Amino acid sequence: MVSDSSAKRLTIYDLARLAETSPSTVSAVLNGTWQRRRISKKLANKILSIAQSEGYSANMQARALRRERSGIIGMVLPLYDNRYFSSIAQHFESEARRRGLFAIVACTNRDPAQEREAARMMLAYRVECLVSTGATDPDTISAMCDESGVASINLDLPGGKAPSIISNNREGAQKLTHAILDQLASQAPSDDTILFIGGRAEDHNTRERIAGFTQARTERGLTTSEADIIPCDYAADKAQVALEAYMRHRTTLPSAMFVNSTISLEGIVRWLQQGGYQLDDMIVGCFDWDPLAAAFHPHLIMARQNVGEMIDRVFGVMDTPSPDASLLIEVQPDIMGG
Amino acid sequence: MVSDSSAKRLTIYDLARLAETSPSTVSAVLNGTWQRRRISKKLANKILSIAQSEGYSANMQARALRRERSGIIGMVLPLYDNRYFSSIAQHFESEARRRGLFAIVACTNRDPAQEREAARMMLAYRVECLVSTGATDPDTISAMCDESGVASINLDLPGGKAPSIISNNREGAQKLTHAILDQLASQAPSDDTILFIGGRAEDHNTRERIAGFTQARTERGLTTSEADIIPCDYAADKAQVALEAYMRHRTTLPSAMFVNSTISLEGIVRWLQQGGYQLDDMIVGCFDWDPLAAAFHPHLIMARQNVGEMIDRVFGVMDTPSPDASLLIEVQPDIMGG
DNA sequence: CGAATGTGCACAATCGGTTGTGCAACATCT
DNA sequence: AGATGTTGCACAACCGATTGTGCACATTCG
Repeated sequence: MVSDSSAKRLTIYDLARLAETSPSTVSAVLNGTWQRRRISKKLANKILSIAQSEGYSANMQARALRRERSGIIGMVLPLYDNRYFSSIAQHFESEARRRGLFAIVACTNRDPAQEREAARMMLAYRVECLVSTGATDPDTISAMCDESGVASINLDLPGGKAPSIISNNREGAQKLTHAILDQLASQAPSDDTILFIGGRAEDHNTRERIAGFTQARTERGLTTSEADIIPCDYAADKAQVALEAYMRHRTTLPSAMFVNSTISLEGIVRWLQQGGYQLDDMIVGCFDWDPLAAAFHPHLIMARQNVGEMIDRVFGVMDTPSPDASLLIEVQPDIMGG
Repeated sequence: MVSDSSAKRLTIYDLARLAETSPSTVSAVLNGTWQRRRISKKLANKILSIAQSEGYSANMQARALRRERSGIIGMVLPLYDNRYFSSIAQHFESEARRRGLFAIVACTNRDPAQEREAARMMLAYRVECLVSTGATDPDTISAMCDESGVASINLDLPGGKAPSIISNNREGAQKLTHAILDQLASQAPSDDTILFIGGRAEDHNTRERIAGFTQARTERGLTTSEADIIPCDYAADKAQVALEAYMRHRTTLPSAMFVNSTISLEGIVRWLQQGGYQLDDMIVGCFDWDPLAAAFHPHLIMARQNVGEMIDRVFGVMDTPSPDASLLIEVQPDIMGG
């Protein structure tokens, strides 16, 4: 092609020389402000065609520096390899692209220090908005953003210093619990204990889900024992160990389970396998959705969080001039399977 | 905090004023070149402490512009929501961070146009290196990078214009097939047909896997019929439809299957469920790994691609001054389960 | 005591765009 | 013909860092 080995990239100065005009004119033509600057259509076309044929592409760093707008939006995410979060990343990115923005996503392993570090990097790259997804410490991130004059939004977990978009965890859990109880009722079970397992007692979502779970049981005239609620963290291993411990005091499986994430589900299933049980020996509801799990076990009831709508709401808030930091938008999850 | 509502961010000029020194000195101190520039330790400390207490963070756009190095590396990825690719993204990002680089990942839905568009954006942001993962058209991306003088590396699928790091698909498939045949042998099956299903006939990996599959069968003295190899694309629906069609000519399930990805596996399992079959009615090997699937079906044999090592190799190539474009590094996958 | 060397820092150009402003050249009106 | 307005563009000052260079002052040496 045109490029020689030295591969110096073309600048507007090069184009100006080629088109026998000035850099400012080239700039105006290439960023679309040429009509406002009364550049003739003829010259504009000439510049455009030269830029095209030479394969010019603007240096975004220079543009960002001068405009004081980077065109970048950032997201911190606990992890990628889970269908919920990866779907969030994917939607975020494609919507950003649709808007001519560049999305950068960093995953921070549910570690507050990594969250802060990632936020610091993103702010250094002058992101225009930072979305903290499932952050353990969203308020610190919001505070960092505030100091830099950058908008921040919480997703999945609410925070007090920025608008939050979350699933309606309480109502989702309530519906999921009712679905479990419906299935249970159709089987004339020996008892109606449901083991709630997984998640973190400190985190908002888990607390809400426990509340929804308890509420649904109350609505059915059932009481709920503290001992049947085990927020043992999300990790598969933790769930497996917790179930192991729980079962030491029982001779039979509980008739149903409310598993607080697909990650925890992994641990549950491993324990069941080891004990020679099958998932279908129980009624199982899971708060989160995984298509492979759905394929394997059509009876598995899953609460699928509405990622598409959540991301739409995120961008909706981004478009709001100065959103209220206490804004809390709740999106209904869907109950799948069963 | 210090920041007022106008929230103008501090620059080295502000720090220079605060420290009663010059911007160039501030710059040298903050980027660690101050010893070389013979700045006194005393002044350096003063500047550092002011920067610290004022929460200064350098403007990366300005730095990138001047240094002609962005500190950004890019990756294009077919999709996030699959354990293999999400794991790739996660490893890529954390290794980048470890090296003080900023990783940006774009997912492009196995669509050549989106791949080009993402590459164009990344080049506009002056990435220092671009990794095309599983790209349908890696050579075009490499060509674009070449024109901009940017290094490119292919991952997962090989290309001709940049070094490639891929799984050893042939050998992996061969081992996976042997594992399937071993399990089959232990069950005195009625026939030793293995249905190979999923993937794209055009893509290198699928071709290699078919070759490894066939080779393993040959080594066992088995012939392989063309009719039992169905590269129907990866999508779950395609696999489901293809299996449906295949089974119209049969009365019984094949005794074993080689499924070419977890995504295809999803379609297979759905078809089995619909027909009242179970996964354990067959010996199933899957080229790719999913922990939830492994938990559900311990007998499922899976080839787990060695993502950690692949990413290490990617960065290894990145460190190589001028790597050979024809370099092809193959990483062994592991056989799990069974 | 003057020359040579070293120390500590500031100046100013530069990276590649963006944008406020100014000024010719030409057209229009009185 | 001169005043006024319009069209079409170029100039130059930024944005915030980096870095080659130069210069004042202090120290050491012959």
